[in-house]
Amino acid sequence: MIIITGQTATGKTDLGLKLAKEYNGEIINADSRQIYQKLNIITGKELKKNQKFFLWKTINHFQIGFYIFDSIKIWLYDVIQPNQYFSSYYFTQLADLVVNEIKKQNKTPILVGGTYFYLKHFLCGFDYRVNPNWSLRKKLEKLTLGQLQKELLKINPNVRNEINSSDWQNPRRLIRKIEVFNKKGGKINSPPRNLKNEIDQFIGLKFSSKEKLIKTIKNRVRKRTEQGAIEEVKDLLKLGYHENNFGLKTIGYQQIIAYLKGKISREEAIEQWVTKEIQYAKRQLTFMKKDPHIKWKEI
RNA sequence: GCCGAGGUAGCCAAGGUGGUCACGGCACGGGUCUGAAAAACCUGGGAUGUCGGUUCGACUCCGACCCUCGGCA
Repeated sequence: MIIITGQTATGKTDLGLKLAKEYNGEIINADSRQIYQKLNIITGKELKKNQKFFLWKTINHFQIGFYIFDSIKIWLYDVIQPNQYFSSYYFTQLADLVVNEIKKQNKTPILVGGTYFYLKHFLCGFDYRVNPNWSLRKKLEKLTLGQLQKELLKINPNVRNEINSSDWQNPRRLIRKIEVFNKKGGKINSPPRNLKNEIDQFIGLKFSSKEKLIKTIKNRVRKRTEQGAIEEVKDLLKLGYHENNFGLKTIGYQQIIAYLKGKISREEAIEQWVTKEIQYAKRQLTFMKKDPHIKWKEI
């Protein structure tokens, strides 16, 4: 198994295609945004343009299949609708299915994507198994930070020992903790999981300098704008999708929606889009560099 | 040239009867990370146009100069 991760805009997919040819491989998308249908230009699904989607199987509302580009299969694009929930847990499930299918054919699975959060869970699993409880989340979202902290302490007085000061002030993380400890019967342990030994190559791509990163991202945003990024967003809104949908909580879409609503100018939207991408690339690296298994390549 | 308004960090921007050298936001640096992750958070550093005057003390008052914006010519 090969894994390619790293900063956005470093050419992960290109490297994936190259290695796929070299090792008789098939690519599995590990990008949380490309999982969504209809998010094409802004998430950079250039390769699938005009390509046919081959449906392999449908599980619940997940549509699992692949595109073929340059005779290489790319799996896990377009799995769900932009307004549907997805998570690292589902990713792990789907990736397992596809990895096994690829192995069955004596081919090499190549996971490609910058969502390290997904890869981490895919490789190391979860300690416990608690589904999202949306009605609970909705209720908790109305509470203030202090109320959430109190609520969590009520359920688990020792929680301060297992949560850092950053997460302690993060409503979303607190809600998740409450959700986990609130479950009747407590947490259910998940079976241990460690796929690290199955990795033949774990490659991380990063920019050799900040300047290069900025330049590349600026070019990419300009290109995507020329390819019709704004039209893509207009079409999504026309179809009834909303800025709060899971899939649209994405860099590029948020800024263009603000422009279309008249909150900012077109130029401001593009500028902010670039800035957010640069910040994102930085956060990716901060997260990934803690993983000692990744072998870094500068571009 | 005249009249008016104004010059506070890279950008936007608050303030006060002169007194712990100044609120925020964005950007920038660093970080968090077990089911929303291209998400959601935590944290750090940086400023009073220039020159002079008044005063124990000025970003705040006075003067000159420079610059910006609006109006008149």
